[in-house]
Amino acid sequence: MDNRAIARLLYETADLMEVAGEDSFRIRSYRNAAGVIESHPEQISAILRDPARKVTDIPGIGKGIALVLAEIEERGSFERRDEMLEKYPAGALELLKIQGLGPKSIRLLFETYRCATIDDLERLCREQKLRELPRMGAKLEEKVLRSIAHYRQRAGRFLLSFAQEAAAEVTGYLTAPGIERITPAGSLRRGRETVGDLDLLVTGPAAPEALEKFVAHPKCQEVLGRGANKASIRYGHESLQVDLRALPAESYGAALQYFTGSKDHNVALRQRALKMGLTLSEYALAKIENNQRVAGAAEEEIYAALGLAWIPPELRENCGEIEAAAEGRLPALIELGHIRGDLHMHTTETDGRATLEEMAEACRQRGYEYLAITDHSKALAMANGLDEKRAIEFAHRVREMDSAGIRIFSGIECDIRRDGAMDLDHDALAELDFVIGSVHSHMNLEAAEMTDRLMRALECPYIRVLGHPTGRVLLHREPFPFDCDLIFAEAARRNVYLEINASPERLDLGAAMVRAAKAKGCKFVISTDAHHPRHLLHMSYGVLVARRGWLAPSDVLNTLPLAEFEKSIRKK
DNA sequence: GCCGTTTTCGGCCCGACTGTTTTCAGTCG
Repeated sequence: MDNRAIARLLYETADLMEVAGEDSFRIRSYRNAAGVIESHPEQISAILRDPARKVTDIPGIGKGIALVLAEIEERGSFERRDEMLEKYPAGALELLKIQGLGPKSIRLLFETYRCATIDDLERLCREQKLRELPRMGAKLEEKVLRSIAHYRQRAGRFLLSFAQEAAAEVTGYLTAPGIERITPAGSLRRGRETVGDLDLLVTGPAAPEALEKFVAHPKCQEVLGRGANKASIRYGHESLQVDLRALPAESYGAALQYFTGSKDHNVALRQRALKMGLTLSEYALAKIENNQRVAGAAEEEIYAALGLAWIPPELRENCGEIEAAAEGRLPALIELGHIRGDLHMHTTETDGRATLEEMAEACRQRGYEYLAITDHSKALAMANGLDEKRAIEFAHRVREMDSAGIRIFSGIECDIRRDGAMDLDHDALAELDFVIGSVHSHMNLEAAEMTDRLMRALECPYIRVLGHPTGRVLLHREPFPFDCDLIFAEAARRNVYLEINASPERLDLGAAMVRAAKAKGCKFVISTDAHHPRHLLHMSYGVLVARRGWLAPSDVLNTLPLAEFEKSIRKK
């Protein structure tokens, strides 16, 4: 079993233990162990099989978890987990995802009404049964119903990061002699922040064998269909639908274009083709009169034959990209290689998992010229946020650090309080190089109040970046509402950069808002919000969002060389 | 359940809000 699968067993068991009302510190140990295992560079099962080594050498894993791991290695589960699953249904894990219900309520609902599924819960709310229980009332029933609707609406979609990893797994698995190309298309290729299913295209003489191999993938849960040219499966525990299409090389470009979409982009493109006496399909671009092929092997040929510059997949949403391509004014989009520094990350000083030194070293290894350390401020008590005194002391430590080869700026991610005041006083903020202001609480304010709050935060002379501006968590929490036009215009006026938070769970701002903000004159930073060195890799997701938002390198602060970057943050 | 020790037991994260109470439990971040 791989590390991620082991971690999942531990996480799930911890959730069930919480429902069972077990000791919270023990539960935390399980979760902590799961997190450690998930990010461990080496396979745990390899360590378990090596008699010369001990898993207890890994911090966070003691005797108890070591026994659990041995049992998992042996039989794929462990006693406490089996016990929990006997007592509480697996559906309880799903119920925990409904906002407004926690472990205590789920236990009570199960013990009173045998409520074990989302459907049960919905029925109980409609029958007004929740209000018969202590400390539950009509408002909770309403909230739960709303939450169920939201949960169902997002069900079946997956984070871009998850889909990318699955695509990499499957393409790696299918790569073989006789396979010429194997490429993801669809919304994954367009870089959408969530993905419904995965479309993979394969060409080469061994393509039929690839289809064969595909349906035999060890993680294939179900074969949904299997023909001569296409197969479709449910993949992995999460049941992501993956389609694989085998194509002749001469149709590769047409198919890639067709399956990349979006639908609206393709409709507009086909209309353009018709006006030119051409017809575009997934097989080729051809003349209507005699069906003679004009293009098909490469996307570039197709766009060129339609009188268009090749359009990057991220722009293919029929939002002006075809007109821009026709007029030769597509933007020169930002690329990952343009990024010269990461400006939002955490360390063990607050809730990060790696030290200041480790984070800096990881940035240096990525070839960055600079970075900003931006731990939390005191309002985030659960993250051990910094108060004024600690923030200043920590800034001194950051500056005194040996930083050969990379420039380290001392910053903070300062909470924006409910009334829009910054969580730290201005004297403290003035001591820091780089202040991000972020909302972490009271996200359910009315739009007008939230707008006032953000306007006031922008007044602070020290704020340089508005962090994850809408607070959304993909598939989980909607963006909080505020008057974007007003806030974006004010941010532009005050020279406050908007963050594109590259964490795959956030991707906040999203692409549409990035484009709207750019139109208001805003500039941006793309930052990972890393809590661990491996999160620095998420920069690529942030760049995708920026590309979908039509940004060029000149729109993004952290593409600047060090000297210019420093000048920019000083002059505010 | 892990960790660290002034080692075999005590500490581990806590404040704010909400909706339900009649003094606070549960949820969230």
